Amino acid sequence: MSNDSNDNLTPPAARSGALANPLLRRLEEYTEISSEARAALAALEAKPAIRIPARRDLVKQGAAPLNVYSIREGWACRYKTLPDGRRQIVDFLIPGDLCDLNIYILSRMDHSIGAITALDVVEISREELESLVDRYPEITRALWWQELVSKSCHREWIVNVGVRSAMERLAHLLCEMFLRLESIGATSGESCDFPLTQGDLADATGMTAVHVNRTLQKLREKGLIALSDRKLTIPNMAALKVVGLFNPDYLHLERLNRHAPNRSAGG
Amino acid sequence: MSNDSNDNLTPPAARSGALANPLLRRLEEYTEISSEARAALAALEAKPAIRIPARRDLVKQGAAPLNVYSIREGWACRYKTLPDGRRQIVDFLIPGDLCDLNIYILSRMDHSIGAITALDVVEISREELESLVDRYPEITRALWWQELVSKSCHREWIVNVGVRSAMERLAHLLCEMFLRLESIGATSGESCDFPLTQGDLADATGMTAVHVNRTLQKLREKGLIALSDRKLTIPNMAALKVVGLFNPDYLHLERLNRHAPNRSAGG
DNA sequence: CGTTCAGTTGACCATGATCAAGAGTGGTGG
DNA sequence: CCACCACTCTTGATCATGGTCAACTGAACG
Repeated sequence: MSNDSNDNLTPPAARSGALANPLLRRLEEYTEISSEARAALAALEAKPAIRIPARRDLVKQGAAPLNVYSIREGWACRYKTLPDGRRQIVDFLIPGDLCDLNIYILSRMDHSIGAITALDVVEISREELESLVDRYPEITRALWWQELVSKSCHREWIVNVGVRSAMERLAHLLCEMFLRLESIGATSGESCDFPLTQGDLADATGMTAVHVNRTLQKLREKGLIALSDRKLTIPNMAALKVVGLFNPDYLHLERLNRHAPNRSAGG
Repeated sequence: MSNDSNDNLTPPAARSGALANPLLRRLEEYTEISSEARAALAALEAKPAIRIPARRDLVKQGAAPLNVYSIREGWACRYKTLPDGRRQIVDFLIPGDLCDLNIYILSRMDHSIGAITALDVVEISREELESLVDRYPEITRALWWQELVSKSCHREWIVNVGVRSAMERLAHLLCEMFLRLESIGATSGESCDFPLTQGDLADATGMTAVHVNRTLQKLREKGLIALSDRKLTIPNMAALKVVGLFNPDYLHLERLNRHAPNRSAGG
């Protein structure tokens, strides 16, 4: 049954139905989850979501982490700021991402988490998480996996800002985000919602917004992307990967590829 | 363990004795380790070390990870290379560091680990590690901690190459390495062994070796560092921190500071 | 309606890259 | 022992990538 509604005010999750429980869905990429554990996770996600307005901080650098948040809908970013105001985004968070297991060990957050769009998040207390982890070793394993994959992404970001040129950086970031969105079913064909401003892209790639603007234009001229009105289209992913020197290994989606239903060809 | 001499070829560990079991020492920064667990870890480290020549790869990108290595002596680095040969170092590894828990989850290494100096490493098989983790939850907790701290370092490196200037980058990196060395007892006063070449520093900071050379000269002129013959001295750490916009929070050494004074039995 | 924010464009400039060459050192083999 | 090589550090000259500053547009919004 196809349940498309035509208004574009409905959140993607409600439209597709694929993201009903993005955290569970994500963890299942990594390991087999028993039905008991699945029920426990479903109970968590059944809690009423908290809505965070766009551009608001969800967690502030320096604060003591109290809760873990599961992002059910919307985009967020991890970022750090220098005393003089310079800002570096170190990661983007999309539905199914968890922030922040640091709660377990760190007394203070060493970075902030900010909402890009409005967010629906589920707050998970330390106790709830501990109870889950104690009872279901497969959940522990899946959380480990997610942490290590996210660490692998951090490494690739170091490479991105460290040695790649401006065009390579942007191409690489666009490839990464598109594949990550695809893995949670948040793309349709060659397109996806893309709420990042040029300023966000600048802070994530270590460039200025002006230069992001000019570089995006070059990518457009080459026919590699279409990006406007918060909508990204990548008509030729293979070509964009070449430009961005993009190798998807670091995303460790291999399990995903095994589990995910086949997509039709095209691109 | 009977290597004793006054020549300066003898590794620091043998000279000071402080690094007899760097892995155990490191994990004890994070959590209380029971005497049984301590004995098990000591047994691991009692295994004969494997010596890796300087500038040799310990683990190669693309390979299936089979073992975890505990670095007992020497410096190594994690790095990634692009197809055209550009190289980015994403982390340095010093005694007490473990590489690589990726063994648990990742089918292929997404980066290489290379020896900077000659290394003494202890190879830990998957089975040995699993047995440790199964029997001693405090070891699991300590490994978690170490992973999350190392992830936090990755984030700071993204900031470093993303928004800091050349001088800030180098100052920051020197601060980080000095504090990490200090935390394992590998400094003496304001000085420490520092085996990185200017080329290594370039690959770690996203600069060229030429520019590293010129920037180091400026740091020397300002009296902030002395660096020659693989020996680093930081006569005024506070000033160097200011130049590098260095805030040590991300290293999460707070437990170290808390435990260090009242460390009783052992030591 | 005025304000704010995102995107765009132009002119100019600085940081750091590139290219090239030489000096000092240590290791190796004839 | 010396000749040779490889590697690291250093310096100079030149140049390009991308930053800075500034102004303008259009859309969203209270």
